[in-house]
Amino acid sequence: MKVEKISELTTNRLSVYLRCVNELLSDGSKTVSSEKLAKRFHLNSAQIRKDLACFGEFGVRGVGYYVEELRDHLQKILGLDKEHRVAIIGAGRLGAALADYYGFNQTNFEVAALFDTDKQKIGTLLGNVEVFATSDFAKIVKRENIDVVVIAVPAQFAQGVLEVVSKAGIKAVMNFAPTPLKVDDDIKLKNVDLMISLESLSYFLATPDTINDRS
Amino acid sequence: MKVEKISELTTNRLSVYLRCVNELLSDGSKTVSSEKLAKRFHLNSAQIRKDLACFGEFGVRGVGYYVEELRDHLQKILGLDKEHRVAIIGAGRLGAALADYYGFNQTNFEVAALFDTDKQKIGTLLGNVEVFATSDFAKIVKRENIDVVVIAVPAQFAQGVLEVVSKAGIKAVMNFAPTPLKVDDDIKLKNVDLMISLESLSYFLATPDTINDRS
DNA sequence: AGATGCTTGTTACGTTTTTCACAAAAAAGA
DNA sequence: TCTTTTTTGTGAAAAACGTAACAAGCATCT
Repeated sequence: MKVEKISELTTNRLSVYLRCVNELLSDGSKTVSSEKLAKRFHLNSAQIRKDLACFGEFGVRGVGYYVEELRDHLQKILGLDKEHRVAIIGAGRLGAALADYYGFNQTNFEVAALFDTDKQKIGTLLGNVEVFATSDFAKIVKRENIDVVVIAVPAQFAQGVLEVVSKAGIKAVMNFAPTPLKVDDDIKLKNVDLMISLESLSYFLATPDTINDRS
Repeated sequence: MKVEKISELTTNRLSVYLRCVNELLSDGSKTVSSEKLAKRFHLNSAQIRKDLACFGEFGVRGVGYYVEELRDHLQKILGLDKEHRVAIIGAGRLGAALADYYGFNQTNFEVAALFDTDKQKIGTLLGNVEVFATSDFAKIVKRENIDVVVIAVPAQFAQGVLEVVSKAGIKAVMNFAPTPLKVDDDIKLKNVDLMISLESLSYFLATPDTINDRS
């Protein structure tokens, strides 16, 4: 087992592995080798082994990995054995869609609050989730034990919102606003930039002589 | 100027540069050096120069880049000088939010059609966009000149939808379904996986001794 | 128990990506 | 005109990442 810095590329793959392992579980497999995993899901077996080895020796030589055990390890590593409570700032269409989004309401994630500055929306329910005033953010975060925040406001407000979020002590932020944000080093900011993805498609259409690699 | 294969990391950065340059333009700057760009937007100046140099010699030594000219070049490279017409498959909350999303209705992108299999939704308008039957996909794609498709259906239907899309001759696809899709090499598939992003935040919270790098 | 087969964990290697460093080129000032 | 200043474009070094290869470990069979 290595004790180096784990790259984000590695942890992203762990999510993928977890998904694959869950699929294997519903098929009823008891064990799986890195080779079988790789074949089935178009991955590289050496990479799977290397990624997993960063966190311990989960496999058994000559056997492979015990699927259920591997699932548990991956969940633990990814922090999915704990509840996460999510707040979404921006109760527009995107915020509403995200509040409703399957992934944001899976077993270990729950959308606990929406925030907006529009007085018309404050106090209403969107799905099952109440919309609060952004000015009450810090208070609600404490009351509702929120630890993950999604920014779904227009680009020009994103930096200001991020500062509110940061001051409330939140350490994990997902940003949908298509703008680069400045943030302290102790906060994890994950940008989901749909414009970049769209423009990447546009580039491909404008330059079709490109070979397709894994997105 | 190099004539090598351009990596996706490079083209993604071009989108970022374009955004930065647009911001400079509204500030009224005429020229900008790679160093100033880098300082202001937390980038690396050598990387900016190298990325741009892949596509020509846009800069002037001793001066920098002419901002307006650079903007035009970037737009051209990214194919943003042409209209793109977008179809979204899946008229659930996510599809609806995307149809309404600013970025998808910017100058050069227009959401031209939504698709769903739910008879209740077919024929209705969502925002300004009509919802069509997925079975009519190929027909509407031709009629509406659609060249970009967004898949916003539940994971278990995504692969099937992708095949319909592929058969209709579409070459650029953005996928929101959290599942790995198989696709021909001549199609550009861009996955936007919110679960991976969320789980990456969860990992960070479970392992706070991590140093934050650029997401 | 010993030999055989399978699969991991890890090292070594190759490739890609980023960063550094500087010659070449343009502009400005003497 | 010549020197100084600025900033590009790019080759070379460094870092990060991915793939291949294999010794070490476990299980099974004889």
